[in-house]
Amino acid sequence: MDRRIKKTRDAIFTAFEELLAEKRYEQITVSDIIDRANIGRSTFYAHFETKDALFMATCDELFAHIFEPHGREHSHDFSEDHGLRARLTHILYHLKDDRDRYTRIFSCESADLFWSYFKKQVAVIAAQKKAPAGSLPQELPEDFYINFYCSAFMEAVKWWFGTGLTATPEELEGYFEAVTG
Amino acid sequence: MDRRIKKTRDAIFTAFEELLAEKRYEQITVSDIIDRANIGRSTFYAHFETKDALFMATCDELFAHIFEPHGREHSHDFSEDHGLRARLTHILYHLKDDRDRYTRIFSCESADLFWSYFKKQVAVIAAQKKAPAGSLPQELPEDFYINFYCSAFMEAVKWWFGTGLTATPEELEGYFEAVTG
DNA sequence: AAGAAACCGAACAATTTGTTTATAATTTTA
DNA sequence: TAAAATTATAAACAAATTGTTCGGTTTCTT
Repeated sequence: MDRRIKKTRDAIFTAFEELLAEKRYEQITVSDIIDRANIGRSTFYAHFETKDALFMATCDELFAHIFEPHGREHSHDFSEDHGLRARLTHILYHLKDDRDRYTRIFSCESADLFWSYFKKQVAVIAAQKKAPAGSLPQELPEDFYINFYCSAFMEAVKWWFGTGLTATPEELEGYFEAVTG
Repeated sequence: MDRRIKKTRDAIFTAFEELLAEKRYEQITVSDIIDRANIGRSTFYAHFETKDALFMATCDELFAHIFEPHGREHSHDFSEDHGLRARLTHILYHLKDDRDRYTRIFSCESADLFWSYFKKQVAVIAAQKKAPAGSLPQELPEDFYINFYCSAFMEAVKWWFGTGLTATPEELEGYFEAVTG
């Protein structure tokens, strides 16, 4: 890739992410971004159609690796849940490792798009999840339970970021398991 | 109240709600609203500081009655939870009663904004909720549990609307209780 | 070195926002 | 009913922002 392109894109992403840490998404203007990135206005529009497109590209970059199966989780396990749990754990560690970046995105005004993308991915991962037999007082519609399970995970993660990631990934997983059984 | 004021406010609300059914919130401009409502620009700003303020007022109107304590729930009960459960039940019945109207609200393009308002109100109602003693395998941070509880309720309601309110309020409450204990 | 690709920045029209003005219509009150 | 107060109005306005265009410059590739 042409170095000029990478240089410009990096400058835009960096400026944008810095601004996301300072202002709400709607309050950030294209002029803010190009001033911070120190590039020309037309250059910005040569790279991104709109500010929304930049936001989506930022998310795509951010999520590039977090949902990829990783290491041991690949191994086929007799327990269906074990692979799922391992992948969720992997996600938690990944979030912790890239903490600052994720915190910035999680606090931006349009974080809802991020959460909704995130949840969709979690739903794919957890698509096979079944309600633990016998532990619940009644039968539940399957899609009800899966949605509940994914949402509980998402809310746990949201809560985690809300507290500034004070708990460890293991502790958070403990909380999550406590409420989902 | 001065009839002119009510007339103007109604015109603004109606126009805004119509527009919400057509466009995303962000795409709606003040000019759109005043054109549709057939009022002067300065009149709009005499009533609402910003578009955001109008949105909040609209939510307050749309959800005016659903969150009000109602009937029996007022009675002081020895069990703290009983009042809360009764209020949540009341909400479900209210949703079912005004089914068409709420379906419209929750299927518009800016439904997320309404869901988020809804959840905030539920959080206020459930602010005192404590984790059922002994039923969970470990201690949880209190705000973690409250958020989990509210989110589970919200997701149950969303799921309910997703299925076109096929289940009865009692059934839905059964599902909700099955997962929250 | 030459051509291609990317960048620049300045200018531009078009929207949108929120304020201000002076005037007209409506409601309240005395 | 008449005067006073309140509300609505259109039009004009500055300021901010968006997205495009264009001629000229720098940087990369071959």
